[in-house]
Amino acid sequence: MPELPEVETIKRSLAHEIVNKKIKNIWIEPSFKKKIFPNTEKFVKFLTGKKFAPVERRAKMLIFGVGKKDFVLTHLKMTGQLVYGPKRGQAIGGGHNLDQEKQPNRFTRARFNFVDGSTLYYNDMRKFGFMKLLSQAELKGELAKYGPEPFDKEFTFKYFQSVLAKRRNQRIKTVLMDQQLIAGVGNIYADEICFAARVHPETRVKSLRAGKVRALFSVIKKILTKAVKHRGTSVNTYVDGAGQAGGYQRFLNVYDRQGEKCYRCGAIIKKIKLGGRSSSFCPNCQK
DNA sequence: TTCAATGTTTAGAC
DNA sequence: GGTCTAAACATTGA
Repeated sequence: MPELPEVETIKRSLAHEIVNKKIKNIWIEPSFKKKIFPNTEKFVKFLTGKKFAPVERRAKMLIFGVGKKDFVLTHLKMTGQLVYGPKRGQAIGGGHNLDQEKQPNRFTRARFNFVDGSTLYYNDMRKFGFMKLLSQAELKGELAKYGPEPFDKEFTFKYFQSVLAKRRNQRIKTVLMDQQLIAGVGNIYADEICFAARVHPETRVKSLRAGKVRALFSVIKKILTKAVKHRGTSVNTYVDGAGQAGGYQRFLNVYDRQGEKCYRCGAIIKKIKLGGRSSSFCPNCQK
């Protein structure tokens, strides 16, 4: 799945394209029906004939408004992709790198066909993602489980300190990725944040010195801001088939760079398993 | 053939 | 209760 910067990028590229588009019909791939809530029949029946309102992002999820009181909440998980294809083979949007030139493709799990002839494709290789039709109250309930967005006013240094105080025995990277504490940081950016702050990802929160806590707080926003600016790491946006790839790849310092030299000190980047996920870091810079 | 992959949840062990 | 690991979901590709 795309992380916060990728989902934000998808939101920005899709939002103005699909607002006010009227849904003519919806197709759901049979094997994906179990990922549609409350169920495919109700989902399709309710949405057919409706128009999309503005699109929002919360954590790594997208929220498509439908009228004033209903919403489609969707998560792309590891391999999801949302692509809007107007006529003539244009494709706008993105997510996991799949066959984006071809829409639909073999990973297309859902299609929203609009009355003007354009289509929104939901593609997901591994089918981990979901789409939920929710009332305002239900949506609020779902979102309540997540911590503040890193760009929210509530995400202050004080808040960050209070988060760490609650997780003193855990490893810092695990805490950074906990969606209940901070919304939107995933595996790539957690690795990059630890590198930028010169913190070993396995460091116990309680043994972080004050300066490191400061450094972490400041690089969280810095890295995510830069990643959003460059349209994320794993998102490709296509217009008329001309690829405008997500641009953050070239700024990655540690993620997926195991065995290569650290740009800062030349040491060899190491990869370990942490919390069931891969974790890359520089053993020399991050102690 | 085996392993790992941008995520999340859950069961079990200690 | 706290924390960690493995497994599950499903699929591809190195």
